[in-house]
Amino acid sequence: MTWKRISDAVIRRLPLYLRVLDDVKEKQTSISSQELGDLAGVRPALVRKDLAWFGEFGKQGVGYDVAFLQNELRKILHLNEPIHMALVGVGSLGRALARYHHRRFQEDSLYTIKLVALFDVDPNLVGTTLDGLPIFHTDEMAERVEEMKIQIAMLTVPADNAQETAGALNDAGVQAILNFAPATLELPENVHVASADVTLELQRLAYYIEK
Amino acid sequence: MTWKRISDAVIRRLPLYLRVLDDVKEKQTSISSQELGDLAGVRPALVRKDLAWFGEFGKQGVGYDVAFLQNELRKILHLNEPIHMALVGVGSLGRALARYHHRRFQEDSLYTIKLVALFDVDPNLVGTTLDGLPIFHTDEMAERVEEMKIQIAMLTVPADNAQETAGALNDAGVQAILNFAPATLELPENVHVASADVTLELQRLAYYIEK
DNA sequence: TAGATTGTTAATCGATTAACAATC
DNA sequence: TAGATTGTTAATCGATTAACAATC
Repeated sequence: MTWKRISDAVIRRLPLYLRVLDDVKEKQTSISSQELGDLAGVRPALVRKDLAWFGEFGKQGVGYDVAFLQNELRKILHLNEPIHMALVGVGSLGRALARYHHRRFQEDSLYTIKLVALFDVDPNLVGTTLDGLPIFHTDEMAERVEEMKIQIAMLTVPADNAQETAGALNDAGVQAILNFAPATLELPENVHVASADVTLELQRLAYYIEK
Repeated sequence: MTWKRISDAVIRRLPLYLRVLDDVKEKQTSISSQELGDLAGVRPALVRKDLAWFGEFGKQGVGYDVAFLQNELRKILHLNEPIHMALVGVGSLGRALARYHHRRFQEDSLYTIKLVALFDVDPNLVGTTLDGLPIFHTDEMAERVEEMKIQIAMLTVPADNAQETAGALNDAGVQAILNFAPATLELPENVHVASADVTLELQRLAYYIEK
């Protein structure tokens, strides 16, 4: 077979499968593509095809071993080792997300995405901490990203500053950005950008409203 | 032509086009599918095809009138009239989102999605207000949704309560839910659910991280 | 008129589904 | 062994792209 890049549609479903496995792991040791699919909202054939991109994880007549598959998926998604994350823009949304992730990381031993630094431009915030996390000035991004081995960032700055800040994150060497600002980011292909744009989602949902 | 439901892939791009139009409307009165596409990150042929589902909005040799197309898109997405929204779960994320939407609605006259009520179960919160928005008990949802004509809701409760609360929202007659809780919701087909699940997005981005 | 750009058709591409031989 | 379920192939479905006649 000639090698093809695995599509984003496939990758998007893996965290969903991971969540299902986590939900069922207390009460069963194995799971069929049928059941996994039901719980994830995906057809069983597609579950098998998705997993088959990465290896042969199941046993005919039995299904998939829950703990084993969970571990394999975690490896595939690089969630078997710590990932260092920054958050840029310590406004009310930024603070809420920082709290959430900080707590999640502490409480869930399988949650390996570790928020290690916050950035802002407000001199009243820079130098202080939030939940024990240091707040640095955005100007220090390049040094801190390298020093703290930050690989991924959540961007929660105002829309007007989003492009500029995203550029700085890219320059600093961050590999992936989850953008909460209502703005489309123009960045080179080597950074992966995901949008968490609430306005876009709400406007889309509005289409389905009747009367 | 026999009628087909317009696909969600198309609907998702409309708010993106709307944003581009808003960005350019100060400096130009018309825009080509080429330019609109460039700014939205979509191929020009697809822009034309998307718009053609709803009518003939352009002029050959000229392009689309910015103000006219903006207005048409707003009508298509039901954003030409107020939409009443509730937020359920007044934790730190809920508060941050409430603030954001409240302010956005006040400052941007074209932003018609109006947050009108908050819900929670905490007796210390129920009966108080946040930014002038009343906080009701979740038990009152059915009455309030009807009385205040609430059509859409943001769900920011803990994962464990998400399914139950979503069910209550559905029973109350809410037509669309934007779910922030890390949980897959099982709801009848008549409610539209969108996921704003940060964990899922981060886990997906982790796949693309190298080393 | 000449140039630009639409709306639409047909071609292509990619993702999902159905079916089934292999095998636990 | 009989039943269940995988991994995989081929068929189907749907979305995107390319091309172009129509026309501003």
